[in-house]
Order: sequence, then structure tokens, then C-alpha cells
Amino acid sequence: MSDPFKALADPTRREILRLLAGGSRSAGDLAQHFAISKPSLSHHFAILKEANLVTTRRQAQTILYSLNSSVLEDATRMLMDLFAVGEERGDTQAEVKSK
Amino acid sequence: MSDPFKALADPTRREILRLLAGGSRSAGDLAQHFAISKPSLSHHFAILKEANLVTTRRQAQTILYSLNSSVLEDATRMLMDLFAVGEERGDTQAEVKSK
DNA sequence: ATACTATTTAGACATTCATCTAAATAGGGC
DNA sequence: GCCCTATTTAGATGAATGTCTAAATAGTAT
Repeated sequence: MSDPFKALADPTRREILRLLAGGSRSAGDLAQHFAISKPSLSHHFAILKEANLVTTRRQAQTILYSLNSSVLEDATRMLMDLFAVGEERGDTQAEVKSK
Repeated sequence: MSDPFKALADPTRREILRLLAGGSRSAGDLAQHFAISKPSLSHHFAILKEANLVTTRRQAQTILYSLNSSVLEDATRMLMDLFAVGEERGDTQAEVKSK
């Protein structure tokens, strides 16, 4: 089980998740939405699966991919904590442009 | 301005953000929390700055880093949309057509 | 069993990434 | 001006990443 944030770093993988948010899809179906080769997509699937962001289920010849919302929720909560907590130290005034 | 998700992919950078969530800190102050060299940290700072996740402000000799919550909020919202939306379509499991 | 379709695995390759050491820059104090 | 402290830049290096083509695997159908 690897780092979900690493899995989310690639735009192709985020697009895969976005498509899966609309419902489960087969690998081939997903492949139609991308310009890259099927082996490359398959590699992205493997990374998403490794991060537990998707699950798979065989249906006859095809393999259905589904979104695993819970891991996505965990990651979201982690990000949310970065700006929801910690307002106590008094230097919110720190917005200065970098040279 | 580069991909904030790519910036969030590294655990060291997420820890930097977590520290900054507690208040602005100087580069050297942040460096004390990590085992890696200062130039390596500086590289991480640059990536966070490039992604607009932090801002900087010079204070005498030291440089203060501050969290930029708004970009973090945007990223969080993007993730949230992946599991908050798409619940209206009734095909979380089965009926998907391929090809 | 053979053939066909869907998907993954195996290598290879170029690019990006995280890290280091050494050197450069910027500001403050003497 | 010349040091001292803080931080970044430059350049190098090994590991990880995203992509490809070709081959292998799994399941269905004839």
C-alpha cells in the first residue's frame, strides 16, 4: 500500500479517478479517454490500485475499475487539516510577494 | 506556477506545510525539524513556492515562510469533488457499457 | 483445442526527482 | 570596507517515473 498523494500527483491518474467518480468502468473503456497506450494506462491503474484508490472486479473478459472513496476521503481530510487547524500563532499577516 | 498535487506528493513537503500550519517560520527554523541538508530543504521550499502553497517574506537576515491556505483549499476541493459528486448516477457497481 | 478479445507483464529508454557537497548571494554588525 | 550568519544556486548522482513496443496471460466462444 503506497502513498496516495504520490498516486494523485499524476494528472492522468486524477482524470481516471474523475471518470470513475461517475461510475465503474472497464480498463478498455477508460483507455478510450486517453491518448496514451493501454500498457501505460495499465501501469497507472496498478499505481491507483496499489494506493487503494481504486478496486477491481472481473466481469467476464473485462475488468471493471471502481473508485474507492474512503482512501480519497482520508487524503482530503489530511489536506483539510493543514488549513483548518493551527490558526493560533499570530502571524496571519505574512502574505508578502516574493521578490 | 506548477501542479500543487505534484508539490504535495513528497512527504517532506507535506510536513513542511504541516509545520507552517502552526505559524510562519524561517527556513533555518524549519530545517531543524528535518534530517536532510539545508540545500535540499531549500529545494523543497522552491517547489512549494512555485506551486503557490507558501509565500515568503524577508525579515532581516532570515526568510519567513508562510502557508498559503487558498491554494491548499482549491486542491482539497478538487479531491472532495471526486467523491462528493457523482453519487447521483446509480451505477456505483454494475451496469456499465464498454467499448 | 484454437482463435479472438481484453488486459497485464517485461524490458527498454528518456525525463524528472530528491539528495548531496561546494560555492555564491544577501543582509546586518563591527 | 570586512566578517558572520542565513539562505540559495550550481552541478553531480542515483533512484523513481511515465512512456513505448512486444510478448504473455486470462477468459470467452467456436
